Amino acid sequence: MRATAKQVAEKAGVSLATVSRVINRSGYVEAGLRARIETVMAEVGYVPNRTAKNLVTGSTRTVGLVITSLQSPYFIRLTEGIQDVLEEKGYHLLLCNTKFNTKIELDNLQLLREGMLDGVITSTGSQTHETMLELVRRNYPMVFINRLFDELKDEPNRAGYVLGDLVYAGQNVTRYLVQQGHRNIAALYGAANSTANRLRLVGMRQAMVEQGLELRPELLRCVPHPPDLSSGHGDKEGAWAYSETLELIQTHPEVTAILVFYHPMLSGVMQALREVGRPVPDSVSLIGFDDFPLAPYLDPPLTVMAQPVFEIGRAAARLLVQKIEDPALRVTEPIVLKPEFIIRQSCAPVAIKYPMPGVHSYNVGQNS
Amino acid sequence: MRATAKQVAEKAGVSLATVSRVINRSGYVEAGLRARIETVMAEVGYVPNRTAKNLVTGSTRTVGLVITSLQSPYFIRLTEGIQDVLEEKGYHLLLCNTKFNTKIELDNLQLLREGMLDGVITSTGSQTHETMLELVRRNYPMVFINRLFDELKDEPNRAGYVLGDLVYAGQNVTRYLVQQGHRNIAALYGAANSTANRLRLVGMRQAMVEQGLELRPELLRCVPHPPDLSSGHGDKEGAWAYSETLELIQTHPEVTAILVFYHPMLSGVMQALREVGRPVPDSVSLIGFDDFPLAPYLDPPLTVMAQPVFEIGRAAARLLVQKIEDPALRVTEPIVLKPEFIIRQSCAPVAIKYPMPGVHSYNVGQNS
DNA sequence: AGCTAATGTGGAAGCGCTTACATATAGTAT
DNA sequence: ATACTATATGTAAGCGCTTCCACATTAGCT
Repeated sequence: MRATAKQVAEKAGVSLATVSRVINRSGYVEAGLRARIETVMAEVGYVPNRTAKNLVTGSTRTVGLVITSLQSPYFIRLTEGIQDVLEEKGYHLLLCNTKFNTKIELDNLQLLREGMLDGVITSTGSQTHETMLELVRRNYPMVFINRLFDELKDEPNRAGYVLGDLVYAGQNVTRYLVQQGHRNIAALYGAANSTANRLRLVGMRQAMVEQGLELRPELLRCVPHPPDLSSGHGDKEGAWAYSETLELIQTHPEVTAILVFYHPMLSGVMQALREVGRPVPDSVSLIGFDDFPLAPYLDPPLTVMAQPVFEIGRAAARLLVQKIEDPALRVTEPIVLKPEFIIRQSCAPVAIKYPMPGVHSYNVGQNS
Repeated sequence: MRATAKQVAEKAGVSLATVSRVINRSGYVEAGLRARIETVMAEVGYVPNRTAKNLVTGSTRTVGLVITSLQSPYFIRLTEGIQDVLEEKGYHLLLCNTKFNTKIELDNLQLLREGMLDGVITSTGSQTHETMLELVRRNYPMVFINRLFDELKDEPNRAGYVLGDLVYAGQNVTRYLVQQGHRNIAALYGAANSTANRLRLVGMRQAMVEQGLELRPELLRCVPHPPDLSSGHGDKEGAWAYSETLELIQTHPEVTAILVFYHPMLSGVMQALREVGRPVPDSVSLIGFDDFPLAPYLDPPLTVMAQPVFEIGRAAARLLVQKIEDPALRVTEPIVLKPEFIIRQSCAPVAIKYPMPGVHSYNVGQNS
């Protein structure tokens, strides 16, 4: 039924090689012949078989993108940025949404080895697995977003690394809060030991220390993922953040500010705060990470630390394509992009009129 | 460098066929031999080449998903639903985001013909193109979401169709508004002649007619897409809805309710309303389509007509996989799923205290 | 013992392309 | 005229697998 290049060749009375040349516009083909072959192709409705081409060329012009969720504007904009350059370069995108399931992540990385993917961009905070390191060591085209490997510190490797300036982000946001009198600042995040969260915490600590204050570890919550997150019904990530926030705010009512590193937790945090009667921003200040179109229309309009996610995606894709097309490419420095702090109305100076029991540091007011 | 099955066969002193059997766990292989071969595979770090397998089996276990934007919870949840079943069935997802560019849509459909995709799920409101019809007629495995082809009415075809009950959606939402005294109801949508929007409009009209009222066509705005939407910087879709809303509300101040069919327009609509001093819901009621986690935390909490998007995605993926695995599958009826109307606080009865100039019908209050 | 069925292995033919390499003709500078 | 290069086409060798078929061998019957 489906015509092959061989059949086209026969029908046009030429060799298979010539047909291949007109398909790929490569090599020399006399104009008249080309026209004849194209006519035959149109007649029989010929469409070249990509899987055959993939096999012989050893390339699929497809790259994988590994993320942990679709419910975050971060991943959405990232994907858009990546697609923006992939499209221009003629690559396709295979999307892998791990939902924090390492097995799924590893399975998709495997596609790189299997030759089904020309390269992979990874943006997960998963625990480092030997498989990943091995792929990096073998110089498969890979770029990692907001992730560095301590394990590879001393081995120069050819993977690409693109990051937002996470320390800066954690630091600035914390400074802002401290200047407003906040002392008991909580942070909620998803992946326990991810590079991203570790660096943000580093930034937070720096900001506290420079004011002679201390970061309270018990207010830093890495919320464990529910086992059934994978099935994806409803707002699981929000629900899970909800109970954690409830617990946090009840055991630590002195908290006056919450940083939400992982966007999908936001709905749960807001729900919990609403239920326990801690209005934002009057009673507790809230800062989100990564901007999104409706942020100005939330109640209250959300203050966010926005990474230049679209640009991060573009940079990552450009780097990956470079690595794919020139495997000998030298080691590249990590690309670091500065975030932008967008102040709206979800933060307020600590209000003396809402004194909380058990407050640790009550040094209210503008200092510094 | 990379070991092939042939090399494994040689090193293990067996035939290529036997190696293939252990890779695929097919046919008979004596336990001892299998163990030996597996050892060799582990030693040389053998990984089967998928592109070769794809070529000979004529399948890639990859399906395409064609959508128009990632900025809508509709597409996000849809994708999650699709992935939910694809993952279980062992298929991969190639994501194509057309950003309303028909060329991109067609290019990706082409991958089906080229054998790179086993099937495609399409959820775009693009104008029907001959290429799509042809693919359907040739019985490539395809399922369409919220889309029917008038052109194919009389030709039974094997494509799958999954829809939300769009007439019902338009109707119920309009009834609700009419009961609250609204007469001048506007609707904003993206794709001009999409099945989805046409059906929603049908529902709206029915609801009006049954109350002896009329739908005002000049209030039904299909917002033309800006040419540079593709580059994707910032909130383009919102910006574009913003100017349209501004124009609408200024030329038709009598409008007291707006239906926003396409979620990415929401931010622009809210911005415009805020700027012209028409508070929601006191001055104008707003209804969104498709729910999302932060909808209850918008200002005001958004009333939405929510399609069961996750389930739509699951149904579509199940159907597609069926069609892929049994190409002889009979024609199936379109699958229609009922939406759910979630009332929050973005709608209010028409307030007499905000009389507008040029109001057409001023029959305020609960009727019916 | 004799027969069939189940089990186990290898040979070899492709899947539908790309791409050296070989060959031939025409154009052009020496 | 000669040598060289650019243009034009064909031949054939794979890419790395799966799978049909043939051929053994063993097990399970009567």
